[in-house]
Amino acid sequence: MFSTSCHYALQAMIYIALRSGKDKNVDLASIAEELDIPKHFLSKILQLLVKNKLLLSMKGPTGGFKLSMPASRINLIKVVEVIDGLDVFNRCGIGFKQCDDSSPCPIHFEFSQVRQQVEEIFETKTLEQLTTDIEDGNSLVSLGLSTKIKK
Amino acid sequence: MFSTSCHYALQAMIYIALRSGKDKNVDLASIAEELDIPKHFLSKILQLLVKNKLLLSMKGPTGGFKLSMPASRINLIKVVEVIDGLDVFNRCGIGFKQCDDSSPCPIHFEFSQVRQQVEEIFETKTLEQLTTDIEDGNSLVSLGLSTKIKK
DNA sequence: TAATGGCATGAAGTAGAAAACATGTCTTTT
DNA sequence: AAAAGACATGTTTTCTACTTCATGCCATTA
Repeated sequence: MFSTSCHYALQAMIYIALRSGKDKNVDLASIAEELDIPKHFLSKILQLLVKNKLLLSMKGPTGGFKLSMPASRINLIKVVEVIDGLDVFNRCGIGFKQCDDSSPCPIHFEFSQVRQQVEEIFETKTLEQLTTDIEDGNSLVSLGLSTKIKK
Repeated sequence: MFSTSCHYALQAMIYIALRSGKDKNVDLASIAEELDIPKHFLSKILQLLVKNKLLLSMKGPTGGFKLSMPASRINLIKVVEVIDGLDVFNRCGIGFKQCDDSSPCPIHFEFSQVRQQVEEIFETKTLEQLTTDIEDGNSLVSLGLSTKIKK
């Protein structure tokens, strides 16, 4: 559904939301290593996110990346918008270029309803919700990202 | 969501369902031209569909392609299965490889519910339903594929 | 102020999907 | 049986997303 660049961006944003703070940056190497993403490639993606004001970057020792605003104000769709653009949510399921509401393909209405649900999910979910979920040990337990110790 | 090969396959199957009959084949050149698909590329895709028993092909003059079974028995998912494989319906929305029911990503359950709906659509819709829809002038009118003349 | 650790940027390389090409083989028709 | 029309097959080329490499630039810290 999304490009790998977009997947990397989403994963990195989640990671940064988990690990950075007001006065704490996360450095590229750590993100790349823990998420198993090619470092230099990730670098370009993060630069895009910086340019589009979702991230802040600092150079020098103690430098790195952090969110540009509270995690509660960043929803997933903002990330997708920067990397893949919003019309991923608007493509015909069968690949007809001319397919839209006024000239629908045979599955257009069923399919666009589902697409709308995906958009809704990405619109609704904020980084804050995701990190809470992870910190509580409800998600991504296998990655060991939770900061809480589960008994 | 699907590869272009898969889109081409779906479009071609619909076209063949519309234009072929028990004793009537449709030739590659016509399909490629009307659907605006590179001919030689389409050729390989159709060969895959032949190998996987969704199409029959005949050589020689009057040769071409036709469905291997009634349009009512071919649903869209069979086409997707041959070209892209079924695990397109099973991928994590954020791209985490280890994401599944037992080790979910933070949007796993919402997302897989939606994926299931897509699968449902492709499972339910048969080529017969689609062609009926098109012949009645309810879909793809712009392609001019309908055989009926609308007043 | 020099050394170090980090991001920024542009160019170059790779792999796989997509497309084009050339040739072979089969089947109908005359 | 020969010609022509169609699919079949294998090779090559192109394109693009993805990845890597090399270098420049900036900020902290000793």
